[in-house]
Amino acid sequence: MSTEIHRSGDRDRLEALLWRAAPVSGRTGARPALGIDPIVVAAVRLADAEGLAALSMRRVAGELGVGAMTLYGHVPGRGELLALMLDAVLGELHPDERSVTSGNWRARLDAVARANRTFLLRHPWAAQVTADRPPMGPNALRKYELELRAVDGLGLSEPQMDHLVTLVDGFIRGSVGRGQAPPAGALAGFPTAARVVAATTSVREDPERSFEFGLERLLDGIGMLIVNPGR
Amino acid sequence: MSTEIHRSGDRDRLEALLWRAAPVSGRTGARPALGIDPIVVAAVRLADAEGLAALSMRRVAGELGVGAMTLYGHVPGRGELLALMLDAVLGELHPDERSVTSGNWRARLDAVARANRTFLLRHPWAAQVTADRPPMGPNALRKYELELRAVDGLGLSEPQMDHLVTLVDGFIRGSVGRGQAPPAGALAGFPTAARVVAATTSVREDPERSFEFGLERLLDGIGMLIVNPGR
DNA sequence: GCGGCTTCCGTACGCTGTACGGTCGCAGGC
DNA sequence: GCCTGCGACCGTACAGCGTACGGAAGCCGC
Repeated sequence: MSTEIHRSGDRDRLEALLWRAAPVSGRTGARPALGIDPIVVAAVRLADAEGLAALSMRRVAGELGVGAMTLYGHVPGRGELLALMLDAVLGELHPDERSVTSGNWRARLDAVARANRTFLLRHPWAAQVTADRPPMGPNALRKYELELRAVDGLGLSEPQMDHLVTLVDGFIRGSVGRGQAPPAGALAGFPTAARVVAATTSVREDPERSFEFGLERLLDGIGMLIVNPGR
Repeated sequence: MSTEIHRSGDRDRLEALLWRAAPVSGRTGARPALGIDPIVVAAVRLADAEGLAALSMRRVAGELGVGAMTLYGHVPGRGELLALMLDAVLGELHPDERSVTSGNWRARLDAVARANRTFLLRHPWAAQVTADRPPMGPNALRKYELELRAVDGLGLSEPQMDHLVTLVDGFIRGSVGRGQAPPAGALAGFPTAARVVAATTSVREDPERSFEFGLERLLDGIGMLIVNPGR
């Protein structure tokens, strides 16, 4: 089901599709009744609603009222479609550029973190696709650019800026979808865990609170760097 | 390929398998030539070597010199096998309990973070399995217990302790497998990204350095909490 | 009108997880 | 020692997957 990119020519084709490069355009033959964008939109809708496991080429084609193999005339394969879907939804991030470039650094990074979190909560499949490290498209690059601007002008070196953006993104990816309650019966022999579980289940430990806690700690630590950038 | 747990009875069966509960044991009939442990060991070896996508029931059975359907006499299905594999490899973590319970808090959390990182680098598939939130087995619970002890006795509340462990684990999960170089050609219109890419490609931005940077910031931020636990 | 290119897609192949039911070997009762 | 029955093993089969291949059909330039 993963279906990575294998053939090297498909990589170039994916790059061209990501940037919506116009085809060679020796205009002749039947003109297409379908384009990349409707395919990607339908696929994103399906993945949002039912998850990546339900996203089969046949299902996507069915949603479009088209034969399964028709998709392969527009997209090299499933792996490339996933990469296109990822870049498409990444375009939703930071719709207002000023929210991540105005205010002090802490407000900016706070906005970056929250935007990425709601993004991953809306499109949980995006995390799985990112894990395959698809090539960056225009929207991924735009996101990288904007998040770098959020940490620009603070007296940090360029590698520090990159690390900081990577750090915040990584924290978000790690923070979504965490925490399952252990079976309260089997806590014998785990005294500290038993104590913590007993104390937290009464307080309704929710991932939201855990995220807020982690973000606070992270921004505090980043603040110590910004005050003294000498590593 | 994901193959989650569907039937509710399988959940109970998985729980029993995780804790290696002895079967009902009305001893009669042929005694098994195969057990859960060899299956899990073979599956882990296969996943380590070729990734989760190559882990099919038929492949695992083949490695054991056994028919494919034989596995279903020991394990309810693929999803449950993944959960068993995860708990099995989690047993590798913190082999020396003192490494995460001795020294000052920073050394302890440093040890926790590095152990989890090398663990995820050795078993990249574990991150994917964790994303499905399988039930915690004995080794997952042991890991939770030990990591809680690393932040015990610091004057923190129990929810704070839980959040801290979740934060470090999440940071690790987010930090492994990050960073792909953008196609250097298409950086027009992204001045900050262009500047950073130009500065970092010459320094060979490696994920190792990014991890060290993030861990330092994270521990700094946690230190501020420990100095003043009043939230 | 026609030749050729392009798009659409039916069929097919090898793979997947797993439901079903048959076969067989071992253990307990007599 | 034999019979009975249970449990382990697993061959077959089915639905569904990604996608290679090649035919059918539509549209363009001439």
